[in-house]
Amino acid sequence: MSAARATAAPDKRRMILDAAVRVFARQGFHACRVADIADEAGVAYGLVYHYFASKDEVLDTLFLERWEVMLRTIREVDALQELRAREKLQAIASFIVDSYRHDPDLMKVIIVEVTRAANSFGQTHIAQIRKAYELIAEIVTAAQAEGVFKAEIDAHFAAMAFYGAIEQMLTGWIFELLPHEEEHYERAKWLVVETVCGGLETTTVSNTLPR
Amino acid sequence: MSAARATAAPDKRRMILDAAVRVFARQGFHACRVADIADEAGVAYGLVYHYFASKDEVLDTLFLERWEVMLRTIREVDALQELRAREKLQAIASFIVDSYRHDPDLMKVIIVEVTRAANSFGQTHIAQIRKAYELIAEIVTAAQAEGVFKAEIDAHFAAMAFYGAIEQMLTGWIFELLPHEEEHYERAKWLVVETVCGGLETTTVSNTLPR
Amino acid sequence: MSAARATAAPDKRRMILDAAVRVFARQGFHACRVADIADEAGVAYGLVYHYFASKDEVLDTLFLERWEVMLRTIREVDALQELRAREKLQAIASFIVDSYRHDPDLMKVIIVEVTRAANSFGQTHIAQIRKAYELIAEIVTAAQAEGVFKAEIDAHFAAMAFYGAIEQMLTGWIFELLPHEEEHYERAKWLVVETVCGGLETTTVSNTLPR
Amino acid sequence: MSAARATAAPDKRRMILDAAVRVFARQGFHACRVADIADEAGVAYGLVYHYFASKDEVLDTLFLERWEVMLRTIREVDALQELRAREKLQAIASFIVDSYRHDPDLMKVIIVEVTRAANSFGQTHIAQIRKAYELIAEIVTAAQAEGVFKAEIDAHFAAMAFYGAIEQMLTGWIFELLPHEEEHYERAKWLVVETVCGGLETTTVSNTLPR
DNA sequence: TATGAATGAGCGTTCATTCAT
DNA sequence: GATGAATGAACGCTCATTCAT
Repeated sequence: MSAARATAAPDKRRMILDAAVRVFARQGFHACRVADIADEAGVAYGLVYHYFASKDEVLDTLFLERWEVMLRTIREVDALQELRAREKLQAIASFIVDSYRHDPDLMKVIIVEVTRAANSFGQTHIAQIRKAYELIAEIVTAAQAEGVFKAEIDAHFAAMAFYGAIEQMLTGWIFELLPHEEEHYERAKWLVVETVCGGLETTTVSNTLPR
Repeated sequence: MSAARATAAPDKRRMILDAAVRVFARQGFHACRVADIADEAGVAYGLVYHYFASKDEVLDTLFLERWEVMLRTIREVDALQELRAREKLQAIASFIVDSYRHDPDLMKVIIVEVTRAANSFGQTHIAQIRKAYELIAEIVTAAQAEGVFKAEIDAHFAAMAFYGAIEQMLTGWIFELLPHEEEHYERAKWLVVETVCGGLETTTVSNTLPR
Repeated sequence: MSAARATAAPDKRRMILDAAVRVFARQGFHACRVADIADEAGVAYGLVYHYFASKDEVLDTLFLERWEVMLRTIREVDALQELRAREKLQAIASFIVDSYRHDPDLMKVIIVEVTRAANSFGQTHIAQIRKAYELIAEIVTAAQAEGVFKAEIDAHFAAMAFYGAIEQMLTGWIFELLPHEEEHYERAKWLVVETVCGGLETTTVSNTLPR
Repeated sequence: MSAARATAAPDKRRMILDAAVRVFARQGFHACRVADIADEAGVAYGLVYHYFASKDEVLDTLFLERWEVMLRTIREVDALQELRAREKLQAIASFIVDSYRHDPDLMKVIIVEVTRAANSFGQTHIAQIRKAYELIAEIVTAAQAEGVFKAEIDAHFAAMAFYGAIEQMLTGWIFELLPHEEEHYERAKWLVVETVCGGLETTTVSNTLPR
């Protein structure tokens, strides 16, 4: 997602996807026209339909591309056996916040148009979205089995609370409800984990505040 | 929201609003047509435009009506001086979860179509939405001043995390990702507060598990 | 189809259908735009879609309206027991030719866009079209049973030949391949029956030439 | 039309034309895309435009190729002085039916998409089409001059009736309204001539039923 | 000759909104 | 207040055609 965008070859398909991110973020999926995407990408109208079957498919592609990275990352983090539960959640929070920091438009689009769109796209990609929640829930379950997290808190609810806290943070930035200077991103990562894990853990094991 | 609906007179304006909730929840704001609302309400097409200037205004009205209740409730809770911070947050979480339990369609519409619509409606009502976050943040700030909540956690971020955790719970129900039998609602209220406050508090003061 | 078009009331639905006949006849179904129909009818674009679900449905309606009259007429003719087979076929040929004479555009549309359109509309209305052929075939079959028509000619093939001869006559007029002064219409009716029945009948029973 | 297709070299132009026949027959000229033709032919999209100036030209070519054969055949038949009128018409009917039997798709395309397309293609090729009718009419006229056919039947109308009867037979096969086992083709040829000529002739000179 | 990416005009359809009754 | 016919701008999608390679 991040690498090699400076290539000389003008991959028109990629250009369309990147343009779509900007346009969707700026105007919203419903409010923008396919012509806006084409214009933003600097390509002819019809080329969008050469590469994608529909406007929907453009958004689908963006979501699936990115969500795949998300799931892979969570799985990789979960596989690191040397990490404690809190550290795993820390890594996940960190990845999500950094994703936003790196490409706020893309994350805005995914959250606003897919993850939280209970009708339309949310329903379409519900299976993928669910996977992420379940991977997080598994981390919680494992920690509960080890006695590190309180057993009486349902893992699925805990996973939702954790993910919801992070996503709301991003939403705060998206809506300009929270300040987004560089320093806040790092604090936000710490805060979410400190807050949520603090409530989940059986013993108080606070992190040290960053910076 | 609940009062005075038992009147004999068929308040057509009310019927339209109630129908709109159902239609927006079922199909989504963008996907439904004004005709769908009229049909659902059992009134003539044009009557919608007699009472509301536009389709947007129908949603605006629903949001503002409900959000007003939300803000009033938070203010009332905050005014109860005998309550500790955790209890105040508990009361707010309880109110939001009960709102969903009482009228899931309405909450779905408000969350999915307004609160999270970063473009269009979200922008329009951003000021109202912000008020809720700020009222919650004030509770956190006060608790920090008293030394009950950790001072190093930014109150605004904490408020977002708290609200986000609750909203994600509702989203879980809306998406059918979480079970919604009666018992879960009470556990969810407790869980959110236990989790988030657990991380915010300086001393561990756990609630007793409900039921 | 013929009566009461001079009514004062401007039945917009009827106006659209009548306009569509003219436009379809002039430009062809595929080549014309919905806007052309609306313009020709002097109504707003959207009104076409108020009354009809699609451009297709406009043509469907025209065909079904007219074909219904056709089938009814054939049935009525067939029910007249005092008529001999030749006279029944004469009456049917007469009706079809008069239909063209009365509203050439409508018949052109039905023949060119439906009756002879093996793909698209022809397939859609094949059942209706088949009925007409079968009703004619029944007349032939009955005549064969009576010994008036040759038994060795398959009734269905005979019916097709009869109908085909008439339709080709209309096609000749449509394409401007045949002269269409008033007198020719009457001669054409006679000719088709004389020709086809002449070949079908066991005994030569020629009609007298009209005019 | 049939000759020299066994060449080893894959004449791409020919492949495109043959593929077009299949695609036009299956989907109809308007409903198919140029891409469908290229796919069916197994050649690259752009190659269609290398050999033909437009989609229209592909159909034009198919029609003209085939119609040329038709006209030549009719002329040849007409030139055979030893044949009587009925035998000439018999030969023509036979040729048309055999054409359908040999390549139903091609005949379907020519009849449905050109011969009967009163607007667009019909208009373009009207002159060619007219020639066929006139050649047939000449046979009738000659027979009338000899006193074999009734003089009071206009030759042009008779030609249309004759041709229409045959074409409707093909239409019956195309629409699956008539059975098309092998035996029916021969009977159909006989039937059309028996029927139409039977009505045209001054004396009853019936053929013997085939098979 | 052969390929298929690129172009963009065109059209069917939708639907919020208006308005006469 | 209440009705639903009437309006027309807007937009997604199609697809014939062009063109660089």
